[in-house]
Amino acid sequence: MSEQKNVGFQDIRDEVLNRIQTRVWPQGSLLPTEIELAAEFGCARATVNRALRELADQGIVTRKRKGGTRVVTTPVKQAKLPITVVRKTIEEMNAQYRYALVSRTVIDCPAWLQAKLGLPEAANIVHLTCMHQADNRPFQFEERWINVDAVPHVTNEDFLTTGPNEWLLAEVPFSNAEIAFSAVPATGPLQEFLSVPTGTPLFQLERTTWFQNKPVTFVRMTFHQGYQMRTTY
Amino acid sequence: MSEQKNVGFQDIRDEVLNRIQTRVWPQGSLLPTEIELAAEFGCARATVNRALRELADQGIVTRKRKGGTRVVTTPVKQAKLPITVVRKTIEEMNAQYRYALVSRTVIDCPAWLQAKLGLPEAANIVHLTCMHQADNRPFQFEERWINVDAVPHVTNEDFLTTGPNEWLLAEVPFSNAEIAFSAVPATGPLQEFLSVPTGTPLFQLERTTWFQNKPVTFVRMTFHQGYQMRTTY
DNA sequence: AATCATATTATGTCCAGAATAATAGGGATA
DNA sequence: TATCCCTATTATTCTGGACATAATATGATT
Repeated sequence: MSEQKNVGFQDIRDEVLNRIQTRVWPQGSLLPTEIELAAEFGCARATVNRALRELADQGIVTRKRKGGTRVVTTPVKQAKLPITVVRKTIEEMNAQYRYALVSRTVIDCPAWLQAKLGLPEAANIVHLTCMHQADNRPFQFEERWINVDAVPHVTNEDFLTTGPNEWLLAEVPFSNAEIAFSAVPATGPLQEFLSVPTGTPLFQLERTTWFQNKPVTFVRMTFHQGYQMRTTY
Repeated sequence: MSEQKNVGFQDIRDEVLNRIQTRVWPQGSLLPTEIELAAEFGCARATVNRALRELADQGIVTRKRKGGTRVVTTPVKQAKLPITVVRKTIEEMNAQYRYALVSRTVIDCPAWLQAKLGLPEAANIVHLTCMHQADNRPFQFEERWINVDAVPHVTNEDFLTTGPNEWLLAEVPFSNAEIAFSAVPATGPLQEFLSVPTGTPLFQLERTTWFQNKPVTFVRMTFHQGYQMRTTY
C-alpha cells in the first residue's frame, strides 16, 4: 500500500533546516539547486522555492541569483520583542490596571526635542506625564511629547481616562519608530512617582515615532524597580 | 502607446498597505477577496496571495479561511533587535576591541542554575567571567555558565583569545534563547571591572540558550554606564 | 594582460489550474 | 430555544510551466 505522502513546503523547510543543523550541509556550504531539490523531494520547483525563501527570511541561508543558496556562516539572530500598550502587559500579569494623568500642557518645542524629532522649525507640542499602576503599585512612569502638527486634534483630547499610548495607537496605527533601552538612576519625579530611593537603577525605554516621515511623538517610559523585559528567539 | 506596466506582488503589497494607511480600508474592515483583487490589479490570484501573505507576516492583516483578510485593529509591532557578538558591536562603532578572560573554572551546577536551565540532575558546568573593552575602556562584563553535557569539548577550550560568545556561536550556531533585559546596581565585581561607583545603574542582558531542547548556556552581560541598546521597527 | 561582449546558470517572479481545509451561516432537528 | 449538520465561500497550498533578472564564466578582441 505505502501511500506516497505529499510533501508540503513546510516538510521541505524542516528537512533542509534539519540537515543544516546536523551539519549535513555545514555552515558556508552551497545547497543543491532548486531543481535538484525538487527532484529529490518529488515536487515542483516553486514549492522548494517557497521553503528556501522562508529559511532566507529567517536568516538561515542566503540566496543569490546564479550564486545559489548558501548556509550563512554566522547567523544573526533577531530577537523579536512585541511592542504593546502597558495596559495589556499588566493585564497579562493578571493584575489590575490603573491609569492616571499627572500633567498636560501645550508648549513650544524645546530645542533638544526639535533636534531629536528632526523638526525644521518651532512647533506646538503637547507635553504629558502619566502613571500606570498595576494592582495599585507603581508600574511605569510615562513622559510624552506629541507633535501637534502631525496629529492636530490631539489638542481636543484631555487624556483623563485613556493613556496617550493607546490613543495614539488608534490614531496613528501604522508608524515607524526608533527605540532605545537603558538603565537610569531614579531622580526627581521618577523617584517620587515610582516610590524608590534616589539613584535606584530603573529600566527605561525611549521611543521616537514617525508616520510617513513625519515625526509624531517622543516618549520616555521608566519602569518600576526590578522590572525585566523578556523575549525569546 | 501607454504601455500597460506589469504589476508585481510588491506593487500590490504597497498599494494595499497604502489603502490601509489612508483608511480606505479602515482598521478591522474586511478586504476584498483574492479573486476580486486579482481582477482589479489584472494579475493572477497567486500574485495577490503573495502580497497579502507578506502583509500578514508583518502583522498588518490577519487571514482566515472563509473569514477573509481583515485589517488588524491593534497592530502589534515587533521590534527586531539583531543579536550579535560584542566584538561586532564595538567594531561597528569604529572602536578597538579587546577581550580578556578573567576566570575559568569547572564546577558542579549550582541549584539556581539547575532550575533555570531545567536540568534534571547535577551536571558539570564551565564557569567563565570575561571583560570586553572598547578603546581600552570597559564595555561589557560577561559572566557565563556552559553546560558541558551539551558541548563536551568545551573542556578543551581555554578561552584565552576567543570569547565564549563567539566560540559558542560557531559551535552551536542555530539555537533558541530566552532573553531578559533589566537595570541593575553596580556591586562587587561589576563596579570593579566596569570602573563605576557602587550602585551605579547598569544595563544588563541575561540569556538562556537551548539547542534541540537541550540547555546549552546561561549568560549575564552587564554593560558600561550609560549604554543604550537601540533598534527600530 | 586587460577589456569587453556573450552565453550560461540559478534564483526571482508570475501564471492558470486544481485540490484541500477551515469556517460562517443557514436549515433541519430535538 | 438550542444544537447539530450541511453547504457555499474563502484562503491555503501545490503543480508544472514560462519568462525575467542578476551574477558568473567564457571567449574574443584589443
